[in-house]
This record gives sequence, C-alpha cells and structure tokens, in this order.
Amino acid sequence: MTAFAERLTRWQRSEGRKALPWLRTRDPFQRLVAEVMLQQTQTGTVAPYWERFVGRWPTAAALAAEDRDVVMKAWEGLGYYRRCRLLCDAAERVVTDFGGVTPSDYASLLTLPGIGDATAASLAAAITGERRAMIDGNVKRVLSRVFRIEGAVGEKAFEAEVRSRAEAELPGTEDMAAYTQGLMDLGATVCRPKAADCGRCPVALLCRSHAETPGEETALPRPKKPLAKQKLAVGIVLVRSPSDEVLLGRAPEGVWHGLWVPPMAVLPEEASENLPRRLKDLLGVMALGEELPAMRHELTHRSLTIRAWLLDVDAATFDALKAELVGFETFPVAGHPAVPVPVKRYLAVLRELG
DNA sequence: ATCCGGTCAA
DNA sequence: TTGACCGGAT
Repeated sequence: MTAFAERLTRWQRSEGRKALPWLRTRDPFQRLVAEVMLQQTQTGTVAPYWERFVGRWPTAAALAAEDRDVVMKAWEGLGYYRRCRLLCDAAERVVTDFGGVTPSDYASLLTLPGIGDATAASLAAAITGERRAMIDGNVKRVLSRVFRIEGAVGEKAFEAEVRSRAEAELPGTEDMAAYTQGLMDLGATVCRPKAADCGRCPVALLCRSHAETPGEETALPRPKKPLAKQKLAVGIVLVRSPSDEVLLGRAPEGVWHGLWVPPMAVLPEEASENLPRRLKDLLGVMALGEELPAMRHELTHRSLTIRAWLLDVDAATFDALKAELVGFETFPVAGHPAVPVPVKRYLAVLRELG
C-alpha cells in the first residue's frame, strides 16, 4: 500500500466521520439513496432527508411502488429534482432487472439511472470493497493538492492525471471502504476548498502543495470560465379560494420539472413591467389582486426576480379559473405537493397573512 | 454576491 | 465538450 493510502486509511479509522447516519447501515439500497442525495448536496442538508426517506421507503420495492408525487414531496427543498425522478426510476429497475436486490458491484450500479461513475465507485467500495477509484470534486481537490496536479477541472490532461493517480493509490479490498471514505472525509473536513486545515491533515507530510507553497493550499484547480447568467423576471399568481385552496400545475420541463407551480409567466428582466399584462391574459382576469413582496432566486445560470400576486376569488370564480387552466389542480395551502423553494416561501407567507 | 458540486443529454 | 439542473455555505 502506498504511504498516502496507508496514512489516509488509518486516519479515517481513528478520526474519520462516524456520525453520518447512512454509515450505520450496510444496506445497499439505503446507501444508494444517501449517495444520490449527496450528489451536489452537503451531508448536513442530506441527513434529515435521508432519515425520513429510508424510514418511509426502506427498500427499492417500497420506493418503486410509491406514487411519484409523494416521493417528490419527500424530496422537496433538496434541489436538483431530477435526482429524485431518476432514483424512482432506479428503484423500478432494481425490481425489474435485479429481482428487488440492489446491486453493489460497480458495473451493475452503473446501469441504474442517476448512478454515474463517482456514485457507482463510491458505493461499490463502501459495500464490497471493490477496487474502483471514486473521483468526485473533493477527490480532485485533494489529489491535485497532494500530488500537485496542474490544470483546471474539466481539462482532459487534468482529469486524466487525477484518474491515473487515483487508481495508483488504491489499497487492497479490505481497506477500500475506509480509504474511500477517508478521501471524502478529508476533502470535507480538512482539505476544504478554502482554508485548508493542514495542521490536522494526516498526509500533510507528503503533500507537495503544503511542502512547496505552504499557506496557499487554497489554490484550486481553476474552474472553467463562469457561465453567463441570464436575468429573468418571473411572475406568479397565487389564486386562493374561500376555503384556503390554491391552483398549482406541473412545471413542464427545464427548471423545476416534476414540481408544482402556480400560474406563472417568465420574461427577460427588461420586460418585467409586462408581467401583470401577461398574467392577466393567462388567467383571463381584469386584476391580479394584492402584490406580495418580491423575492430573488439564484439558479446555476439564471437570476430570477420573482413578483407574486395574491388573488382571492369566490368559489365560482375559482372553479372557472381551474377549468380554464389546463392541467392545474386544487390543493389546500397547508397540504400542497412538492413545490420549488421560492413558491414554498410564498405559500408560507399566505399562511401568515391568514 | 460568489462558490460549490454529479449525471445526463445534446 | 458543453450546458442544464438547485439550494445552502461562506
């Protein structure tokens, strides 16, 4: 075993994170749920979601049999909602292709929707000790610092060098779980993106970045050019009935696909003043009701300025609007299906207003 | 306000 | 290879 793997593995066994709830189970399905939630999302955010999720659907069969909207509701607020849809697809595939037994080998895992190279390698290493290099953002950072790999994430040479180094460091099967978990623990708690805590690092003595440019471990492999952000004005109308119900429809595709949203219009920010007109046309009404405080919401490549109106209508008008808006359904404000975070905030505002 | 992070489709 | 996808941390 290399010095790096040896030190890292020993450190994980004594100092690594032990309190993460999914580390208490070896059940492949429950670990898979955790791995999917951990894609793009931090452990502290994931923990309560995971507890609820596997408490409710402990097996692939249970998840596969559940209504998608109900599952999405349990995912509400976690973000990247496509992961949830793919996880449901994966559960179905486990039932149909694997007889309900979640696989724990890399090749089989890779065939499941939403399971890519990093997730498959991480799961296989954790559950069976399969010798596969798990390479995620943390690993790229750690390895590029320790072995001083130059270049930017996404560049062919950088990615190839990271992979080559990651494979060269793999320990034997019996140490794979601790080693791979150690890589993740180190990246998350010590070799952080900013403010690396080299005083606590088990491999600081053999880290080239620490030796050659101490104090500059914050230097990351530069990401690619930042993508241009589109500024958009979003208008929504919370149509409320006398019995405290609202109209929501499924978001078609793109942003928030799979979630439910109120009647909505999207315009370039410069055309923001046209939102009321567009919404009135959409609803076929003369007035939009009371305007609520605007909210801002940031997505990967879009900045949203959200304006919202609260339109209180009588029962007959409510039913007429519902009939008018194809695909929209009625939900109690206090029992709505999965909605995007900003919509959830507005619904909370509604409850406070009474 | 900026940074961070896997998978899939185009 | 590039762009789309979300919310929280800093």
